[in-house]
Amino acid sequence: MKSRTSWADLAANSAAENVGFGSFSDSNKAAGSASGGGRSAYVPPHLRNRPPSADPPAPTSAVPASSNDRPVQGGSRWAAPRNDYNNRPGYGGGGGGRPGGWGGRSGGWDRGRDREVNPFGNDDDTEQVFSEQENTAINFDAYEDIPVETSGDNVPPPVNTFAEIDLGEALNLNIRRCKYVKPTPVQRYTIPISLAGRDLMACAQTGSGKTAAFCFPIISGIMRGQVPQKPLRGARTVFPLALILSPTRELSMQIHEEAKKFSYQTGVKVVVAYGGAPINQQLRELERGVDILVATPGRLVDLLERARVSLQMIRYLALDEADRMLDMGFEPQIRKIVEQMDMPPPGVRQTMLFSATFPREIQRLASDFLANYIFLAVGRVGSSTDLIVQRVEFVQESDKRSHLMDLLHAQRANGTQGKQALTLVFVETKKGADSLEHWLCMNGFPATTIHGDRSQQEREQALRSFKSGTTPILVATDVAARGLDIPHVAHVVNFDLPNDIDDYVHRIGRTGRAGKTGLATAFFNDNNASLAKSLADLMQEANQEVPAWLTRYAARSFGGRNRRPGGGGGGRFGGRDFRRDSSFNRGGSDYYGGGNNASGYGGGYSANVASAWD
DNA sequence: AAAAAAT
Repeated sequence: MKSRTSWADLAANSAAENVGFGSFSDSNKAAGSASGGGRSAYVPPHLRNRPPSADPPAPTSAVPASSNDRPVQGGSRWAAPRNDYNNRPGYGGGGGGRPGGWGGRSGGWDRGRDREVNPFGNDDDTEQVFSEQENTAINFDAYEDIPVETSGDNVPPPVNTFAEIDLGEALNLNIRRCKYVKPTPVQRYTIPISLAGRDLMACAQTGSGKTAAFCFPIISGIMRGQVPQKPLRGARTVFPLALILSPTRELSMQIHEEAKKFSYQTGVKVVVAYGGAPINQQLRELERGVDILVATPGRLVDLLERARVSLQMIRYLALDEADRMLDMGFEPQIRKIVEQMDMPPPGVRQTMLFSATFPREIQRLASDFLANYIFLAVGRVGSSTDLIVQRVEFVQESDKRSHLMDLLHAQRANGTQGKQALTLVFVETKKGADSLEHWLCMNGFPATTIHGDRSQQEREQALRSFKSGTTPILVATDVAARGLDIPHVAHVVNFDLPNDIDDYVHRIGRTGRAGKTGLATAFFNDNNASLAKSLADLMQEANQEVPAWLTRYAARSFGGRNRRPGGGGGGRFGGRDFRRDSSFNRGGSDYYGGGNNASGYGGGYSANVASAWD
């Protein structure tokens, strides 16, 4: 491998072909385009495991809008789960005693279903818009030998295929439409754990099917579960059965979109609620019925205080980016929602926490929300390890703009396939974001910006404009650091480095997704001294070239909070159950029954791979 | 010290 890879090389590689690195090289070749040479055995995901027959026609035309009342047609798989569903009290029968929800008003549920938009479009035969395609066509082969660690009491064994699990036909069909041929590691472990009713704390890479990992069992569980009698409340109070919380509005939107795909024609209703958008529309959506509520904390508290939502019937609680949700800024709100409203306690509800990074102190906080939980750590596919080339350059504050300009010029000169590669530039402050965006535009680089001082409309417009390539440069604060799945981000620039190494990991994880290569460039100067040690360590573990000057910085500096205590054993990024650390063990080494590697490792356990999580 | 999240 070349010791130094130019931007031009990387951009070309990223767009045209996936370059294999390290242990993923075979898989990456497989992930390349189906038409590429030297890929004899490759079958595109959507063509693999095709059912021999009875493949349903495109949903747009095939399914009668109100088929839930009709007999199954010609052995179609569509209606089977629907019938199942209808047999349950409260569903489809028009009774159910849920005045605020889908079962309450006669025909209300059917009406909603009539209007259910096909979230897949006409994707079965026609070529997809590239963003959709890239978004969903995960390189499953790259997940083969990912190390997995579990601990906790009686960990259910993982499954190897979706077929092994009875998720229901309607959900299985959506899984196929998503081109998910086989479960990713996080799904292989999470789904049986969740179906067994167990609480879960999971470290898993975003973009590796994490959303699906908690959505599938929730949707399946709601479909098969009994509907309890609706409690008496204000007529307009709704009672979701599942709650999914995330730290940013855009991430909630994204989860909502995904969850809608998975629940298409299952009868399970997904609603999203977040701030900055008109609440009336969200209230109307809620009134039409909600099984799964995806929300940001502030808006949810508002809804709870207005008594428009009750958490009394919650059976499933999922926190995405759970470490962020429990950090100083969010923890009080989360505690209020989870502990001080009417949500059933741990052990009654089922709780699943997902994050890519999971510092031990946050794990400790999080255990308040869990009952006898299983800890799961899944090694990442790419990001932060092999698929992202990380560079650190020493740049004084005053030189940052011209330095960025150099990078962007090089990138433009190497424009790929007529479409400019997307560059995501992270800055520290909202003001700095506006100022840099303006400067870039003045200098001929179409840019936009996303941060918390912009209106929600502006934020969403900025994201759309970036995704579509209209403004191929997005200047962002940390609002965009976590969870967002933006295809074709070829380059992440840390114009200002974050103060926390976990934030760095999440930021660079916006590129190098789904088996693609990516580049991450960081501007480092004296202001970032506290990050030097953890950054150097991270880069070293990821087989990146660490500049000698950074090593010298690292040797000098205190890491502050970026230095994890006991950082020697088992990898740095919380990819380890804190219960296995004796200092956190409350009374006896087997208090939690922890310490088993019940399921073993999926492949060779390599400190390199296991040490970094998205 | 900053960002995010309700109005």
